[in-house]
Amino acid sequence: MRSIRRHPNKKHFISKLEGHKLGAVRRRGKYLVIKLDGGDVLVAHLGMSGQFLRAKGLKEPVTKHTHVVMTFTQGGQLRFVDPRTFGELFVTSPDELDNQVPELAHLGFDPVDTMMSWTRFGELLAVRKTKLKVLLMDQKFVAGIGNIYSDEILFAAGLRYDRLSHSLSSQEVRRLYRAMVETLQEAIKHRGSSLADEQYRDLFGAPGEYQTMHKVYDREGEACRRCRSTIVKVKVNGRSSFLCPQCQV
DNA sequence: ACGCCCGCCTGTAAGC
DNA sequence: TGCTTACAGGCGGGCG
Repeated sequence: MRSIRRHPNKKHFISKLEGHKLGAVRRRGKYLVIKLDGGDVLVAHLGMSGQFLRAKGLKEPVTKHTHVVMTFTQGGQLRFVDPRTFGELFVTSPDELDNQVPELAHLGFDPVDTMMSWTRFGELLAVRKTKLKVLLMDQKFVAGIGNIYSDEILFAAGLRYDRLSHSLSSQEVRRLYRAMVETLQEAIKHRGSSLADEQYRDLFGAPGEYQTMHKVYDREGEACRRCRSTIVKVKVNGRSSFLCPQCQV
């Protein structure tokens, strides 16, 4: 039961959850935080392959890799399915979440729900002196951006993954900030990106649609939608990255 | 103190 | 056909 690894055992996790009502759902970076009546919160991270799926009835077959099943008194179930087990669920108090869980406590600003002036953003970029892609994926710098959207953001900004954060002109800083906010908003609007294996699915099992709008990610060898150059794939810190060598400088 | 690589898992697809 | 290898949305630990 790797998905509840922050609890001493299964019974402990269940005892914190059972009998409680799920309340407001919020997102913090890549974490979901669900209020429980009684004051605790249920925290979830989907990792690489995690899915929250709704089951209408108890008779729906429980598929392989279903790690947690929550059955509601009013009917139906919420199931946590995760083949690769990199995801996790745990119950904690809001105070511990803010102070004792470093991954949450140290999250950077969230470009989707926090406005920041681009001059402030430029200051933050200048002090870090690191490659842009690495920085965008650093949850302590900015929360919620991973491998797909860092590539899409950098394309939208017209910047290469290996540009150093302290080398940007003020115009480039503005372009990057804008690209970050707009790319994430568009991706959310189109319900995220499901790759070929469609492991990312929403609560009702439907895949996202933003993958059809990707400009670079998973488009190696295809024509750039802007300039018709060939999209290139490179390795950055062991992760695949995609870019248009013409549009990104 | 940092940047980078590896391992954690399972499933699938490509390569030989 | 079948075995082996590479790779996939993330992220923490440990190495040099």
